[in-house]
Amino acid sequence: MEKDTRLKLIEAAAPLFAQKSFAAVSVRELAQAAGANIAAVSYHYGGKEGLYHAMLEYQFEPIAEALERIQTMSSLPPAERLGLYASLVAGVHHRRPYLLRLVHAELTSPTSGFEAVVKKYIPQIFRFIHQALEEGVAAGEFRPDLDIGLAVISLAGILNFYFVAKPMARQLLPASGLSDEKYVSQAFAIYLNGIRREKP
Amino acid sequence: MEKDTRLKLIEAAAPLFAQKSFAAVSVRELAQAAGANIAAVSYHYGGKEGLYHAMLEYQFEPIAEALERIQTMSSLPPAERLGLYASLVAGVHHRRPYLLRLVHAELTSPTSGFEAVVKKYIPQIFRFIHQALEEGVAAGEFRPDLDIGLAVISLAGILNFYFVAKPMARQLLPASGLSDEKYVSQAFAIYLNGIRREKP
DNA sequence: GTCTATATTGCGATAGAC
DNA sequence: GTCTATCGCAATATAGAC
Repeated sequence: MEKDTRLKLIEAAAPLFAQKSFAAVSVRELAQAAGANIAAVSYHYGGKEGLYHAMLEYQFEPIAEALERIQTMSSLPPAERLGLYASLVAGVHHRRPYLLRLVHAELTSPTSGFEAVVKKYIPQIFRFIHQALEEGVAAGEFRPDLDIGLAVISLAGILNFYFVAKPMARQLLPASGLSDEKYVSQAFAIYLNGIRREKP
Repeated sequence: MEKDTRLKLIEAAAPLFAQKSFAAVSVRELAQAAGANIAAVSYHYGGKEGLYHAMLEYQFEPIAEALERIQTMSSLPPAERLGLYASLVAGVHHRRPYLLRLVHAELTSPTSGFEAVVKKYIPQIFRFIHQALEEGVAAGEFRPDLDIGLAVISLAGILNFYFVAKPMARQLLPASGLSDEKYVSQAFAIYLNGIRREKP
């Protein structure tokens, strides 16, 4: 019945680290949540930090997969490539409900995990969006005066912030009004509409 | 030469808590950064948590002021009221460079400061944007199919995320390309353009 | 591979002198 | 109001039995 303590630790660690920050979670807490012994963390991952890094890598798995698939899609029109990113955000949050909060926590309060893990993936995503925007501007599809670097951040912000603000949003909106798919599709529509070159 | 230990503590606490999270900062560290004694934290604020709350309140000061000024402006056209929020975000970040990161940290990993401080201010800002959007839709200025609650989150996201992502952005963009004002003005333009009712 | 027991360090908070 | 010294506790990590 001893499933896989390594995996159980990683899976128990994600919600704890995501909701309480790295420093606020104790090894005792992690072990207990995983149904494991305190010493198991050191044995399997060499300590709290090692478990944290391994958990982060696990969270990024779907992103890494998506990025590989996505490389082959540079022939798609720019707007569709941006749409691909939008559905990636929604899809990833479904498969890894804690990833976005973990990444945001690393952005606001970087730990060693930022250098070790997060920094590997973000630039790839950045470049993917950047390139799509560049081509869209060159093709006359998006506004020619667009600052592309800043526009990348805008897209990431409008899509991601919702998943971080969700707990707060639940208190501000009727429960019915919160659908991930609905949010992402409307936010992406606003953004795309906003960067489009106006019809003469 | 003993300025004001209370204030020195609050000002030293802001960057530490913002960059390392509440749990990761020690009282010893706080006192040292403020040039004060360890015991001063307990003496003036009753402990680390008390100092944290007081610091949060201090950070929200410009927001509280702005919200009062803003109440009198419900006669402005909706798009201008949204613009007011955009310049509020930019202005506040200039006066209180750590506020947005602190709020984001409270959103991703709430501490007692969330209930005690953050929760007082966010709903007021939410309502302000919500109302402007509502009126803009009613006036036929914004898209009639807009989900207003979700659109509030989109505006907050597109404007705020940049200030959280800045450290990462500095590594991805040429240093020259990072101007707060430029970001906020472009992001707001994208958003406003995106929610506008299309010309027939 | 998993456990208990423990070594060691650093924490937050305060008593009491000044 | 500020200091030093210290208490009591919880933290991470590991040694060694099983």
